[in-house]
Amino acid sequence: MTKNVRVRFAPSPTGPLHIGGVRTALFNYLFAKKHNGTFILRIEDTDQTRYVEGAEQYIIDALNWCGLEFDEGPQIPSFEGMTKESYRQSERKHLYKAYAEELIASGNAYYAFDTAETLDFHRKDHEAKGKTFIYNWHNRLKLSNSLSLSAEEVRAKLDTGDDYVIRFKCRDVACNVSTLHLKDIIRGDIKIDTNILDDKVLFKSDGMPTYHLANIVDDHLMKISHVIRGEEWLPSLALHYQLYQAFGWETPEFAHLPLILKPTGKGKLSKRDGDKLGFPVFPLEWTDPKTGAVSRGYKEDGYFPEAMVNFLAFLGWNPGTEQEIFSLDELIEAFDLKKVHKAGARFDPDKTKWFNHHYMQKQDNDVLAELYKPIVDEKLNIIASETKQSQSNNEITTSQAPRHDIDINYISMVIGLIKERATFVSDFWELSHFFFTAPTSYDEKAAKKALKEGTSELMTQLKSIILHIDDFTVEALQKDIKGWITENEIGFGKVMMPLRLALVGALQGPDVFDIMFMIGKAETVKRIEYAVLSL
RNA sequence: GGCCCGUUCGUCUAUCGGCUAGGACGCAUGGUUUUCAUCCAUGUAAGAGGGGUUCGAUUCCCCUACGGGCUACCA
Repeated sequence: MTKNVRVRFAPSPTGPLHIGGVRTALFNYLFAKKHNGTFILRIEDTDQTRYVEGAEQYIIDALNWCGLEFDEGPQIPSFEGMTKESYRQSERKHLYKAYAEELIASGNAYYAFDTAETLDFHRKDHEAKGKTFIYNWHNRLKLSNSLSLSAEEVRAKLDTGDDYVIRFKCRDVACNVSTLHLKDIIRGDIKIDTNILDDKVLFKSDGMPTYHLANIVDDHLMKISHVIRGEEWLPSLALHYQLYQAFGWETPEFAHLPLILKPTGKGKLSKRDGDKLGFPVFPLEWTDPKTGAVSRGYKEDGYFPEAMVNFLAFLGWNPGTEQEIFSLDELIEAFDLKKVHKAGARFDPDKTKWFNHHYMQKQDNDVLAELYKPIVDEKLNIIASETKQSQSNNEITTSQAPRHDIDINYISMVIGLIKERATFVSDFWELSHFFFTAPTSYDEKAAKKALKEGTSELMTQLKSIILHIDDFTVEALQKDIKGWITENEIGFGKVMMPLRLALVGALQGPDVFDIMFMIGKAETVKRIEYAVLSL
């Protein structure tokens, strides 16, 4: 690539960024980094009516959480003559009018005075007749604009302050080339008949540019080399291309990314699907400033950003090899726009879980322990208060109060024993509660399976064996207990199953010897005693 | 309705005209784990349909069907 690569992610702050947007940002980021280029964040807030408080900060927070650091943006201007504000289109408002007027001067745009009601009437009228109303060469002169009106009339309207918009004068039938050949890196050649294109509004009556104008002007001013955006923009490509031509500017290269589709049913993934289908569609939790409604986020649901980036990267792209696990750096290395798939990709929540399980295994136990500690504390507090209550009610008490000597290292060790079974940090408690608190009840089915004639005698004998083990290590426990079982020809199942039941409350969990070692001798003995009494 | 884009296992996808169509998720079965899970192994399952071009089409072209997007003074 000979050009200096500069790409932008240009979201509109109309709400939280959803994962489709994050994917677009990711591909821009990967492409930029792959080519030693610049990744820019530009806020496209030209529609003041749809502006949502906090959305811009959310976008920035989401990108940061994913590790997609931008080189230029509202908080870090480093391009020639740019300020913090320059990356926000509302703050560049003053710029666009002159460009729109330049187009009028060159005959590529015109003032239009048609009211919203008039246009609405035409649209409905056409629709009723089964036709589509298109504002372009075939009816321009019948509508109210600076092409149909005399110069005096136009002047008068402008002087009296009538509302007006500026429309692009699309190529018309008079033009000898009516078919536009456009290039897309992912899709190849696209042919468009300019005769059915409409004269899009470039400049709105509220003094703001539309997306189309602002986008082209900013991409040019910011020297954007590649426009990588969602497929929903493909129909606008012809317009944008013509705008570059009208200005006489160099056209950047375009790549239109396939859309992300709903896991089931029809259509593209939308912001409301998350609540409906039970998985997050947003990277971070979002609270709607108006309604107060909270939407789940990947972060809060326990996903690791590495997992999220990894599965997003594989939505519509793959390296062409059989490797599926990629760090951000590896993605940068492997990324290639030409390998992006053309068809929309259905989002698969199951596969995202698989990725998270994978990244869970790679996490450091100490880091996970910090995340798990608050959950453990909370659970133990709840249990403590319940125990207290049942004691005051004179009900049967549990074998003992929860451990209070747990520290972060203990939690870290517990995690080491259980994390291979976990997909999320939130799975930990279900998998490890018996490391922190004694079982208060025993699983019925498991008890039936584990308890046989003579079990309580065996458990009592086992208790005295355990009491005699001074060196309370996994190795010593194994040696003495297994030795005792073998010597007396008792049978492992007869001992190990009830022992597990006593320690865990069910027939599940990691190795029994690991559990005994972790909870310690006194606690092990207590749980056996309690089980002998209650079973 | 019009315009544009697309179409390989249920899902994400590989295949740059030579295929016994490969991998992953999911699912099923077996093994390991004297528990449960993990893990491992095996299996399951696909070129939308019809025409061309070609010695040969999943791959190239056309048509149809289906899917998706756009069709605002929203982005």
